[in-house]
Amino acid sequence: MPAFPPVDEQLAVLLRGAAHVEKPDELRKKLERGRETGKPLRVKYGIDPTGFDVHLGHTVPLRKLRQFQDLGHTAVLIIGTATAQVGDPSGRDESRKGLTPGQIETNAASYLTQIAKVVDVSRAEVRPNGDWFGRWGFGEMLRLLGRTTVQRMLERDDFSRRFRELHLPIYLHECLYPLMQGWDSVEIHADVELGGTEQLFNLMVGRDLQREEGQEPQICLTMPILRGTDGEKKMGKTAGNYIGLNEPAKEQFGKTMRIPDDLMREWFTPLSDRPAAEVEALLAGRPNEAKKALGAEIVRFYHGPAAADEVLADWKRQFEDKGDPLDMPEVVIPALELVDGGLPVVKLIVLAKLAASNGEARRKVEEGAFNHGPDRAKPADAKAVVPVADGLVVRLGRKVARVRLG
RNA sequence: GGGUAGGUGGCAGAGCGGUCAAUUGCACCAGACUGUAAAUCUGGCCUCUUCGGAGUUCGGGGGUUCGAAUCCCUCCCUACCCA
Repeated sequence: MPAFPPVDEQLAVLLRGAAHVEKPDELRKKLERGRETGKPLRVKYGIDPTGFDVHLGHTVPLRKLRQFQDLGHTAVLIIGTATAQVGDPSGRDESRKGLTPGQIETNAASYLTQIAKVVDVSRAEVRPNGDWFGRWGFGEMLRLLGRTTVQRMLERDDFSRRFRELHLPIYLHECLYPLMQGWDSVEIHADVELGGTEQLFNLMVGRDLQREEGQEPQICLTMPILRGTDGEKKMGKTAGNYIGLNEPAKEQFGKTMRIPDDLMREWFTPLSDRPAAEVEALLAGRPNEAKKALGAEIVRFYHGPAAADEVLADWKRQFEDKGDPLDMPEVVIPALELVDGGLPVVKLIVLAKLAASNGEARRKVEEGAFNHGPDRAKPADAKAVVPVADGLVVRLGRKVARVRLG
């Protein structure tokens, strides 16, 4: 029988960083009972396999789920193989496209390996909700639909915005989503469901359905939504402002260094394992140093300590000492392209993939954005010819590449 | 089913027969200043170009015209109002 820590200790951990708890008293009761009976709480977190990249925003509830696990509770990961065909409307002004079963399957596998970086998947229950919804017929679906009303759906902020203000379409199948998510809780007998703040409506539907089915309603525990690297919109694929768990260490670090200063406080608490006092000290100091600390911590978590050291050293070399990075991308240029051992700048830039078109390359040269070689020589004009040797370093703005002759 | 307003570059949103590759804002890229932050200023932001131009763009298709994003027909899509 696993021994759970005292309830107050557990609550201290579990409620830290939470945005909202529905209902805290019931959570306490469940924890107390768990401690008496030795039965772990079943903590649900659902993710729809809609794309390939799990990002830091997802890790906020995922880390919370991990905390539950570390306290001895059971993580139940719902893979929304059925719900992904509907598309979650939560917090969105636009409808989501549903996915085909094929896409969903490939995505789901990829998601699990990514999630495994945060949650102990080997100890978690993984439940594709297609397991139950896939067996449903029209009758079951009708019963589920009959459990709510149009009016209640329209109470949601996102729907009422679309309905009253934006006059954007609300598709009927979108109304099905919260019901399905709620039904998942019934299927797995969830004690707690985690989600972002925009999930509250969906989580509450779970409570209602469980109650109607004679189950004890789940606790809804919402976590703050992380804003993306732009400091404006919530982190996500659509906004292109995310840091993915699968991204290379250097990318993760670089993106963290580029976030607006104002965002740091918001990022530190949910993303860092440092004690609160340490975080405060960092935030009070030089912003640049705080960012480096956070970036390094993120890299350490997803790529290990060695990668973190390397990235920090590389950063120092490249930006503080104005050198070139160690792991420059290499581009192979066929030696046949060379004329008298050189190439017109514009052509060189395009071949090195530093610009998408000749026109863009020409403009960047005229703006003085391009230089090459150890002395960072700049071409006189867009028609200049650059002598190209194997190993030549070419730079355009933030982009750097090493040329290999092939 | 009836009516109305729409569908323009990544988004928002002008244009409504030639001077439109299409005003403007945001986003994005680059330069200056910096901490690859913010703010600010500057340049750029469909493709090719011998820099004179050339070629493809304004929901899809067809048509009128010397000439269309702009007019007509048709199809597809959306919102709103009425039933």
